[in-house]
Amino acid sequence: MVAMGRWRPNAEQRLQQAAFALFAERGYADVTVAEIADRAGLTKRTFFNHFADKREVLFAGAQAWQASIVRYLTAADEDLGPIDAAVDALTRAGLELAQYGDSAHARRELIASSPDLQERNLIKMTSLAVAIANGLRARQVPDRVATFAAQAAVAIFTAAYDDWAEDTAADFSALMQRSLLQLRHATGEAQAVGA
Amino acid sequence: MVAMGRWRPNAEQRLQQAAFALFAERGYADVTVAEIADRAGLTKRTFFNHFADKREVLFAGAQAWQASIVRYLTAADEDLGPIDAAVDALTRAGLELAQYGDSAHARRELIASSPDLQERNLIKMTSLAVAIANGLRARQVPDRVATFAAQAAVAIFTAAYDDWAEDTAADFSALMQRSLLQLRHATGEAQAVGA
DNA sequence: GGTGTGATTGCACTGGGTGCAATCATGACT
DNA sequence: AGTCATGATTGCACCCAGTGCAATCACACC
Repeated sequence: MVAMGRWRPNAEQRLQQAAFALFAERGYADVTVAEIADRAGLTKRTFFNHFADKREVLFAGAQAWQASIVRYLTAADEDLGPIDAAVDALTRAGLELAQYGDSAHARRELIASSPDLQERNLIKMTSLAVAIANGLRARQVPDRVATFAAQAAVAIFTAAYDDWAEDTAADFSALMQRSLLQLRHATGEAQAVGA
Repeated sequence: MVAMGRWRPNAEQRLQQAAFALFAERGYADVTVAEIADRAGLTKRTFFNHFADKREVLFAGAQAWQASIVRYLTAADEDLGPIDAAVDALTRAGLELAQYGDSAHARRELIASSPDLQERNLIKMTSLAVAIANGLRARQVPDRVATFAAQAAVAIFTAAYDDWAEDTAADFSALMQRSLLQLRHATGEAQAVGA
């Protein structure tokens, strides 16, 4: 009674694969939920039993991924400043992600191609930032500082991930560190005045 | 031939007001576009001639607001570092916004009440960050630095605006400066190590 | 074989959003 | 005044996302 699937198992996974394939063929907007369900041997109604809406099928792993990041964060070195801890956690998560190279790349382009998906992606990133901020608060970081550090870290991750997409061979960890430096440069005071 | 409205003028504005009123009465989700159009003395079809979708009616001013910020940015003191320039522009824009106090507050709560609106709001903020980044590049700021400074400035603005919502009497300009300091604190290196 | 459970389905329905052709007020032009 | 071009508005038919509800069905367990 593993609680899943009736005829063929893995209904959810089949729906994801069908959706992914169809989106790749004809683009997100031109594929209907009914078609996705069809290809997976299921019905439209069943699709919505598994996913809250059409967009969500592309963000199925997000929940687990976010949890994994929070775990990395709690495990991070106690001495690290808030942003370094967050960047550390996101670096590990990014390395995990780099394994799935190909599908990650396709997913990336899909999201870029649809405003709907961009919106959904943004809210996922925001949710991630909130989770990281909570993790930082658990490390005694003051409220607002935690919020900013988390948002900054997510911005760094996004930028580094962009870089990595353009050169899959690059060392993701190095890209993260470079982004961190660039961000510090961006938020620093004007050079004329001392700190 | 001012190009607008047929019977009564200001169709767009009337739609906005109708929408705003209905949303305030019964919440965003429980109001249909047809109802909004009805109250404005127009039809559903006409609503969609003016707004791309239901959410957009709440973000009608966003375009102009963003343009205004970019204008402030180009006018900002040449000596200011990227983030200070961006914060300066957003501070002025925030002060403008503070004039509309009441409706701004209502709009704020509406957005907070609906995931759909939050998504839309996020993409508007992102678009704003992109525009600011472009403005910074026009000031000779390197690409990636411009991106980060713009995102940081928007984050600062959002935080300061949150603060201001809780205490309308506060000086927005001061809240912005405080947020900026908090962000610098958040992105700084661990205290043990020198800069 | 009977039964409970959870996944799947069918069906009807609401509401957002679009394409297209028709209509209509208005300003411009003669 | 009458005609005309223009742009806003409208009606209508349509597609699709998403939901509530009741029925069905495969399966595990007894």
